[in-house]
Amino acid sequence: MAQAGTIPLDAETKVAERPGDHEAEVRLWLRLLTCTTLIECEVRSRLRETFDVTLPRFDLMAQLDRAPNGMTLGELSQRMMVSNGNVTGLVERLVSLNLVERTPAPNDRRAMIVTLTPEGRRTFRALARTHEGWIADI
Amino acid sequence: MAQAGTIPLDAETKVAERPGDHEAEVRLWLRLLTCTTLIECEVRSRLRETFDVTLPRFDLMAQLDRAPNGMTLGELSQRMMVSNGNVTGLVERLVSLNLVERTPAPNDRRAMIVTLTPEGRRTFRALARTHEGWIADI
DNA sequence: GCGGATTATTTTAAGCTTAAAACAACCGGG
DNA sequence: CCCGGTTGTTTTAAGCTTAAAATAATCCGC
Repeated sequence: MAQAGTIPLDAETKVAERPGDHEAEVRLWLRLLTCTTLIECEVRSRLRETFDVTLPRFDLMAQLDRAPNGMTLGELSQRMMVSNGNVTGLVERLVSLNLVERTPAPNDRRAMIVTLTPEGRRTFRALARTHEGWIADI
Repeated sequence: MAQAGTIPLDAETKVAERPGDHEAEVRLWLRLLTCTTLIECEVRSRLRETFDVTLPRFDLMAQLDRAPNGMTLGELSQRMMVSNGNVTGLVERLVSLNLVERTPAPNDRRAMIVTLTPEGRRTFRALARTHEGWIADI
């Protein structure tokens, strides 16, 4: 690591200023986080105001819209990057709204396959159309 | 996708393909979101494993650490970009752990000023030191 | 086929989060 | 002064989220 002479590299900075300092990285991260949070807030609020739907439900439907044959709960949880139990609850609520359907997998008695109902697909398509515009805006 | 001919310009794409399409923007957004979520997950899990503290509590203490004279609940809520009620609950839990303190504001009987306790400051400093390294890593 | 490891889902308990309503104290104009 | 509008906080109800434990079914090596 000890590089001498030329361009002031990380190593030098570390030695010269503070041993364990990573201020630039932290600032970058905070900025990224702020950005994302702001956009997410805006989208969440518009979804609620305009369509009375929550962001997680929208996300879940978005995943299903891309999977013509549906997905298992596990796949959903992986793609949405949330816990299994979380998906269980979300799906339950969407089933009760008749937006998605849960059918047992044909070849694995443990697994459940979730699909959009016709109504769910119709609803999601309308949302997605508007949503796309928002993102471009924001 | 599905581009023909020369360089696909935005304007051309819009007119040629679909009027209301903003695929590039949506993809950028999804990517930003994925990135942030992954990092956040990692940080959350390390905070929990290493220090048994949640991310929101860490965030709250980080805000207070930067404010030598403490902040009101409203300021905290603004800076953390979360709802007022949320902060109320977080502060309550941190007070019960003796990490922060809530004192009435001197010139406004409505407001409460939240500050780190000495223990809170000590604890946070230790966390922050390690946290900085993680962020640089990730 | 039996039995242990793995995988898919659900349940549980705790905590986070929000929007909206309810309170309480401040402020300024008449 | 006092009254209406504003601001700071809390409460409420619902929903989201997680980690961990509990179930249940599959897979695989013997």
